[in-house]
Amino acid sequence: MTKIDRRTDELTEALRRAGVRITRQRAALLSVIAAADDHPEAQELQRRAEESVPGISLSTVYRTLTELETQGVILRHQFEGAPARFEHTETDHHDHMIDVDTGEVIEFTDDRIEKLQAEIADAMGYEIQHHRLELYVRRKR
Amino acid sequence: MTKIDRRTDELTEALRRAGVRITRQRAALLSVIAAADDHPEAQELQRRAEESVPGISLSTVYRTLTELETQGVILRHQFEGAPARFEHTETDHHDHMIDVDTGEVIEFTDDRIEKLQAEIADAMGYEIQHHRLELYVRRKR
DNA sequence: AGTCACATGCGAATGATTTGCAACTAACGC
DNA sequence: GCGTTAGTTGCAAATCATTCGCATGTGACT
Repeated sequence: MTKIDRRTDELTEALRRAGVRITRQRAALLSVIAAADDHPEAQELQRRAEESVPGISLSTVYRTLTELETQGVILRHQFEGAPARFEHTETDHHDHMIDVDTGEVIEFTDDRIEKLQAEIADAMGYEIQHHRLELYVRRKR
Repeated sequence: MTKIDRRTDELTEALRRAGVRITRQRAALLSVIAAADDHPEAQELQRRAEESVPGISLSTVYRTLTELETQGVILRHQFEGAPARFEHTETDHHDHMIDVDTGEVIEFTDDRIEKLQAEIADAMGYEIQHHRLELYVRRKR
């Protein structure tokens, strides 16, 4: 069983646990999401899912994405001036760099930053629910 | 001359420099923005501007905000699941904590985080154009 | 196989923001 | 001061991503 199949199963189980039915369109969408190693937007996921389920509607894609997000197995990222982009949660937490010229998304992590954030919030009497760190960058010449 | 008047002048000059006419509605909007010490959204700015120019339209507010943003004298923040919020650029760079319960925006800065971000981007061959760090927080009990 | 609650696809609704356009008006020169 | 004119305004309609209502389908369990 490949890594992608395993991910597909995880997504499927998450939905089943939530009492959600696994329809043809959802099955297709789940494997598309599991296979994605980029950060596709809803329309792009629809396009990819249409390979196995022609005619799958954008509403269904959005409905399923929303459910998956609620179950915590995918993340929805709202980068500047663009439709939301999605990724599965299997990989560890990371932040994003967005190449402003190409739109490419590069992932990165830094424990020092994570720790500093927690300290800052704590010092002001808050606890972090989640955070968002995006670097809008340009390749050095 | 108060601090707010000075800020109003700065905004006005920025527009004039860009060859933009200072109309009644713009003058009103500029002083409203200069006076704001919070992070109002477009509609709220319209409401406040209406005190001096009743009937000022939302389109005008948006058009002016866009121009001010282009001139770099205000910032547009797109926090999660909410209309954009604006603030003048006079204060130094800072990041934001958003209280998820109240919607309140708290500003903070941390040079260590700023420096780390620059290092990370640099190490990957990029230079930061701008960035976005938002902590979605909840008050500790 | 039969039931039925949940899903689907469609089109219409939403909400923030932008835009086209005809009627104004600020800013410049005289 | 006052006309000229290019930039502005308010309005309504357009956009764009996303959500929703509804009539028709269909998984999943008996």
